Amino acid sequence: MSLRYAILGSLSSCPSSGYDLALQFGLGLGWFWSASHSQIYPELKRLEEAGLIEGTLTTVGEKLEKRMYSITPTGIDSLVSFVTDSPNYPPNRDPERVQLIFSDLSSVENVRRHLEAHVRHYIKRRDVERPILDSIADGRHERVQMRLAGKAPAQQAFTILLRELAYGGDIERAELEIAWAQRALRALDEYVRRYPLTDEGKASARSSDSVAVDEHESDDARLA
Amino acid sequence: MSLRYAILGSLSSCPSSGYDLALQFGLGLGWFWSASHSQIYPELKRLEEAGLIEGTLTTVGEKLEKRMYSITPTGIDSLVSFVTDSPNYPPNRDPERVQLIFSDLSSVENVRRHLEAHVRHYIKRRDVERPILDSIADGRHERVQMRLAGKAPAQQAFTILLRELAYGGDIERAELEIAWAQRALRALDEYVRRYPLTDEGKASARSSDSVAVDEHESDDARLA
DNA sequence: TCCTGTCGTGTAACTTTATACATGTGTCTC
DNA sequence: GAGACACATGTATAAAGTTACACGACAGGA
Repeated sequence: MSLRYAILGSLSSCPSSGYDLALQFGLGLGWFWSASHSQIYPELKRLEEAGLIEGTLTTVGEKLEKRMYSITPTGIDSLVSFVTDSPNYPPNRDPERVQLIFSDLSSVENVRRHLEAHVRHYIKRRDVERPILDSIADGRHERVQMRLAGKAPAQQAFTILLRELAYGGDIERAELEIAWAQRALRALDEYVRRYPLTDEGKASARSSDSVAVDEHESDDARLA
Repeated sequence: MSLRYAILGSLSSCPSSGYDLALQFGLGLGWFWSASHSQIYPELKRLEEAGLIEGTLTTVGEKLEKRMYSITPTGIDSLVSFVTDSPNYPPNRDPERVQLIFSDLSSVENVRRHLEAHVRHYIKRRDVERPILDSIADGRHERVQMRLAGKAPAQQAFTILLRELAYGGDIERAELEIAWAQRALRALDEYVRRYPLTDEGKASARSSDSVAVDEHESDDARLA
C-alpha cells in the first residue's frame, strides 16, 4: 500500500501529472520508493475513485492531453494517518547478501569482484545523494521549496529537518556499505595471506579436483 | 529469481524438506531472504522439473509423508553461476523513510514515536543477530558446521569468513540505524528548543488552525 | 521536411509476494 | 482418551511489481 501514500505525499507538495510523478519516482522520491508509470497511472485512477485526489484535464499546446492531480482534504487525512502509523519493516530480501553467503562455492577472486562492485555502487550512490542533501540544507532544493510555500518558519524548519534526516541517513548507509566492503576486502587479503595456495585453486570448491588443495594442506597446517 | 537460488543455497548445505526450508527462511537464511511455505513448495516442484534438485519421498512414523530434496550437480552449477553474477541492487522501497519524509504533516511528537520505534526495532534485531555471529565465529553454529563438513581447512575458513562478513555487516547496519535515530531524536530536541511553541501546535500542519503558529512567529524570529 | 528526443497516457502479460484456506499425522501431556 | 502443538504438504486468490507493447503530440535541429 505504500505506493498509494508515496503518491499522496508527492501530491501534497504540489499538483502533478502521472508523468511528473513517474519522474519523481525515478529521481528524488525514488531514493525511498520506486515505481514505474505502468504502476502509477492505474493507481491514480483508483485514488481518484476513492476521492483522495482530484484530476483536471488540461492540454499542452493544441491537442496533447494532460491530467493534473491534486490531493483532496480526504487525501491529506489518509496521508496523515499513514505517517502516524508505527513504522513497518518489510521482510528481508537482499540478493547481494544471498550471493555473498553462498559464494564459498566460487572463488576468492569472485568475492573480491563482488565486494569491489559493492563499493562502486555505494560510492556512486553517496556521490549522487550528497549534493541533494546539501541543496536541501541551504534551501536550494526546488521540490522542498515548493513544500515550504506558505508555511510558517517553524513548520518550514521541521520539513527541512525531516528531509535532512532522511537523506543524511541514506548517505550514512551508503558510507557504511563502502566501509564494510573495504574492510571485507582487507579481510579477504588477510585470508589469502593465511591460505596462500587456496587462492589459485579457484575451482576447488566447484568440481572435485581438490587434489591441488589437499596437496597443500600441510601448508595450511604450517601457517595456521 | 532469488528465491530459487536461496533454496539452492540452503540445499547446498544439506538436503531438506519443504518444511525445513520454510523454517530456514523464517530463521537463519531469513535474515537475508524471506519466503513462506506457500512460495517454497511450488518452487521446489519447478526446481525438480528443471533438474536442479532431486526429491525422495520418505515417511515419518507410519503415514506422514516427507519429501527430502537434494541439490544436483546441475543445481550446483546454476548456483555457482548465480553467485558469480555481479551483484544487483533492487529498486528502493523503504516505507519507513516514506513515512518520515511526509511526517511534516503530523507532529514532532509523532516523529519522536517513529524514531523511538526505529531504535527499538534495530536494537532487537542487533541483539538477536549478535549471538548468531558469535556462534559462527567460534564454530558452534550448526548449519555452518554442516556446510563445513568434508571440506579442507582453507575452504572451511573461507565459508566462515563469508558468513562473518554477512552477519557482521547486518549488525553494523542495525547499529547505524540505532545511532542515526538517536541522533535524529537529539536533533528533534534541538528543533523543539529553537521553536518551543510549535511543539504544542501539533495539529497545525493538518488543519488550517495555524493561528496558534502564526501567533508565535515573533518567537521564531526572536530565536532565529 | 524529416528525424530525434522529450512529453504524455495508457494496456497486456507475466512474475513475485502475501494471505488465507485446507488437510492430515506424530507426539507429548494431562 | 482428549487436546494441544509441532510436523508436513499443499492450493486459491489477490495484490504488487516488472517488462513490454502501444499510441500520439510537441519542440528542436539537420
